[in-house]
Amino acid sequence: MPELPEVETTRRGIAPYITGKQVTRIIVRNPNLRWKVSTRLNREMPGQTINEVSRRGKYLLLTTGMGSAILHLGMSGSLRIIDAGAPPNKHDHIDIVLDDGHALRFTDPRRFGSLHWTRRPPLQHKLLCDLGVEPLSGEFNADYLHALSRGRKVAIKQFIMNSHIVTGIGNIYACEALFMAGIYPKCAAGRISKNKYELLVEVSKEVLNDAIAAGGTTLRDFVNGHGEPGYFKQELHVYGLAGQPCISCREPIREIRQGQRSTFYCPVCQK
DNA sequence: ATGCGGACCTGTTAGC
DNA sequence: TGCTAACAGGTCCGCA
Repeated sequence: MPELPEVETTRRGIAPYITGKQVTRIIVRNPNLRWKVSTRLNREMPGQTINEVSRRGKYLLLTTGMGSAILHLGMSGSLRIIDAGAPPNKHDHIDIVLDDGHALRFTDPRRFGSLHWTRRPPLQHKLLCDLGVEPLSGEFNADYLHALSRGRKVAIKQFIMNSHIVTGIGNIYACEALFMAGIYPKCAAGRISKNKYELLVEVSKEVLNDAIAAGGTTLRDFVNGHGEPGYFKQELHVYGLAGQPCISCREPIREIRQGQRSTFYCPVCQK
C-alpha cells in the first residue's frame, strides 16, 4: 500500500483529525517494528499537542512543541483514526490516544514500518538527514538527475528508487514512469541523456500526482475505517501486467528481476 | 564511493 | 484439496 501517494493520502486523511489535539497516552502493544519503539515515546509524547503533520519522502512527521514522532509505513503499514478504546485486531501495534476521544492507530502485519521519537528537528534525524530531493519539488529536475548519474553504472530503475537520490519513488511508480518515458529499466543511469531525464522527471511527477488524486477517493472511507485500496490500480500501464499487451504497441509486457524486485516493461516501447 | 545481497516479518498466491 | 515455495507496495546495513 504505502507508496508516496498513499503516504500523502494518509497524511491528508489524518491531519484534520489530529492537528491541534493533545496526546493523552500511547499504547504500544508490540514495540517490535523494524526498529524497537523507544520507551522515550511513552515518556515524552503524552501531554504534547500535535502542531503539524508533515511528510518527508515516505516518512510522516507528527511535530509537537517538545519533539517529533517519525513514522514509516514500511510495506504493509497503515494509519487510521479510530474511537479510543476500540478493540484492537491482531496487527494493531500502536495507538496514539488523543484528548478528544479519538486515537491514531498504527497497523502493520509485516512490521517493516517504524516509529521514532526525536526531540531534535526531525529533518536532522539519522533516517532523514541524507534523503534525496522530494520528487514533486522543483529540486527534482533533469539537471539534478543528469549531474548525479554521470559515471554511474547502476540501472536507471534502481537509480530512481534510491532514496538518497530522490525519495518516495517506489517499485510501482518506477516501473510506470520508465514506461511513460520510454526508457529501458536496465539502462545504465550514466548513459541517459539530459533530454531523457527531462521527460522522466515530467512523467514521474505526472504519475505521482495522478495517483495522489486517485488516492483521494479513498480519503473519506479512510477515516471511517473501511480501508479500501486506492483507485489508481486501474490506471497502471505495466505494473503487474506481465503477458498483457502493451497499450501502445500490443507487445506482451515482460517481467524481470532487478535487485530482488519485479520490474515490468514493454520490450518494444522501452529502449 | 559504488554495488550487491541479506536482513527484518507475515499473509497471500502460484505451483506441484 | 493440501502442502510448500515464492513473492509482496521498503530500505537499511554490512561487506566486497
